[in-house]
Amino acid sequence: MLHDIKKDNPSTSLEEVAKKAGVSKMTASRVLRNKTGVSEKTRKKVLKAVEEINYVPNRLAAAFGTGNTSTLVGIAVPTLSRDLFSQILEGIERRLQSVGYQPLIGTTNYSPGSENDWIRTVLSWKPCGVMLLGNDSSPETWQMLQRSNVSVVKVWDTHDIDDDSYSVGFDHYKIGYEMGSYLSNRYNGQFAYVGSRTEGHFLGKNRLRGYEQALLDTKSTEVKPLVTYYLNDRPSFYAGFYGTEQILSKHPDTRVIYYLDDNMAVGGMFYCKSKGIKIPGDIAIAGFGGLSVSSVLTTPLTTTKVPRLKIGQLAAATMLKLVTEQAAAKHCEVETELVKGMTA
Amino acid sequence: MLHDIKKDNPSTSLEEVAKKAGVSKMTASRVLRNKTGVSEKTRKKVLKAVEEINYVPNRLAAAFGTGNTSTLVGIAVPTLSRDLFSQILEGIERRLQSVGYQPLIGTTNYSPGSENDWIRTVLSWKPCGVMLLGNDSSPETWQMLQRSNVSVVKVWDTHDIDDDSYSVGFDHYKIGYEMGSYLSNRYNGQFAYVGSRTEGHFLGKNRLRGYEQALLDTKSTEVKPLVTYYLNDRPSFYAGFYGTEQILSKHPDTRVIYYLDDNMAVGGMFYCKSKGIKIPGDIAIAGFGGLSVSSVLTTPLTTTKVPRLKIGQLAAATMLKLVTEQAAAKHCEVETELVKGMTA
DNA sequence: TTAATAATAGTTATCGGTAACTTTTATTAG
DNA sequence: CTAATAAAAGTTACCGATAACTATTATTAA
Repeated sequence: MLHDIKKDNPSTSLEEVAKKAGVSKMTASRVLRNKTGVSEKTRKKVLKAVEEINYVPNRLAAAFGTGNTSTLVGIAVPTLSRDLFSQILEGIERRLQSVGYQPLIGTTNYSPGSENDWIRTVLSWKPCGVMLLGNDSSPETWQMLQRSNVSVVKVWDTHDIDDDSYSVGFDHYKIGYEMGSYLSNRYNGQFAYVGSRTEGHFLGKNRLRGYEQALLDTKSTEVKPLVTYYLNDRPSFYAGFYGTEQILSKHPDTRVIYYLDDNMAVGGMFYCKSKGIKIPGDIAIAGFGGLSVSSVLTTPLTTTKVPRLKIGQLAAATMLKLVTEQAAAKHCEVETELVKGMTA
Repeated sequence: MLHDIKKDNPSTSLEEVAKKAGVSKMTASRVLRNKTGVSEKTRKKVLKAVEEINYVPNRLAAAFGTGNTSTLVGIAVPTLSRDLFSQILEGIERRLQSVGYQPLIGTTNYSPGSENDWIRTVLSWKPCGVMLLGNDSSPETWQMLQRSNVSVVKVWDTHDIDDDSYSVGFDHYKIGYEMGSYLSNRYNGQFAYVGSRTEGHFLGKNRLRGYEQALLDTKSTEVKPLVTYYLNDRPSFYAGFYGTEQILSKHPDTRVIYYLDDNMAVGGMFYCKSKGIKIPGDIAIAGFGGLSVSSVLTTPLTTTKVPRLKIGQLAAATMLKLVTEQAAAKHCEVETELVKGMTA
């Protein structure tokens, strides 16, 4: 016999609800979507039927049937296990979930190739929008997104963003420059940067560039050209610890170290403490992010505080505006704060 | 005119691929799914057509059309911004993504109500499976999952798991008991626990219970009954800092503190340092998790190290086995390690 | 009371894939 | 060279919801 694609499907359908309630499928559909044109009596009947047979709507069918206008939102993120991103994600997720949108999260490992693959996959689920965290998407990724005409929001770095895309975050170059100026106004001698590189990708590139430029722009003649050290590893406390050891072995005269993020900076602080190096007397240290650890250190960390949850919420808000065809700001910048701690 | 549901749909379809290649839709479908019964010549033609019109398959349609056998996997997680979970998630995510499955992540905020709501939503996307992180799902949630006959894997605590569900993780009660025994063998006097409570939900309940039981079971008569302090806040460095201040103000004779997790323990360490309290001379401190911060502390933290990434990978592996109808172990326990640091 | 109008409810076609079946073409055996 | 068989390709129905239209019933106006 023909047509028995799935006979053991126990799931309920609108059809059954309608039958049970003695109305048409369409009427049941209207009730469930709170559409007008249904009498109170009918509405009650339908809701009762829904209750009775434990109806679970099929969003797959709904999204597909209406020309693929789903409530799925693709979110590409470098990694889930980095505070910087996970809290942005949390903000996005909460906001989307609260209005019934469903995030489809994919990790890219900071690799354009992986990002590309994932975007291709996620587009096949016909999301209404895609959010890109931690920038640096390849031209192919971008082209693919353009063709698919889903809404795209870039989240994190707003430096050098092309004007044809929406973005939420702040200018990392500026943050790096700001910290560079602050540090070069207070210290002289050898400046260093300890960062991290994964899969050939330099994390926080724009902050480093800003920092470097600030050192070049300084009036002080006693600031020596920047030295850098990159770990081939994820940013972590340990990476900061080890990276500090490395940079100091190569450049023992290092006077100031700027780190990729707070966790690495704290790792550096621990290294210095373990070696009896005074902070900031011998070495000044600055981080980035305003991560939670910095709030309880006995020596408060000098860093740039970033409102991560807020970035997430704003990004989600922008996305929601786009998919509901409301006007949204092209570029949304959040305030950051240079926290003058006791380490630099 | 009738039937113009979506005329401005620019997306490509198999139909177009087929037309372009001069074959039937079905043949094109077979090529794209690597099915047998297609000649090499035809396969090339189809792939060329796919390339030419930049075909993006519609997974929505595919999943829906085949009786809702999707490759979506729902994942309920208390929060994204806690190291403990985010690294498990990372493990799950990577594994699923690598075989073309798509995680649908939802946060529950440790609230059974939110979890319930989210499960209802996610089920409407007809996932092939659902993973529950951080246990404590309500009976309603469980019932809903049962009815939907998706595969379910519980991840995190395997203590007291009913035998009708799959689980991956370890026994938190046992971990608490183990730490309690270790500590009560080494210290006497006032034992304390500093934890956290969100939305009326006590985090890490089973570890506390195990810890408490170990103290009751100790041979020492000099161990005083446990005192506890809970913050109405997420676990964090700051929560540990503040919680320590609180417990010490109420119980100045506290000799040992066990914390909900390492971050809180480190917060506690910083508090003690800031007050000149010697660790472990005046107060002994133990954490849980083996979080990254503990690896760089000048005073290594006594804690229980948990292979989070591995838990995630195993959980994903279990799920993949279930949905492909292979045999999977009902309960999968990972090894944990009590790290004897210098804080207790 | 009847005609005009508004509010409800019902019908039909459709989205884009795929399972199951049928038909055509190629290959091998006798 | 034909018959039996295997491989390749094509047909059709269907999944479950909804947009757009039509039909019915209730309400109001004249």
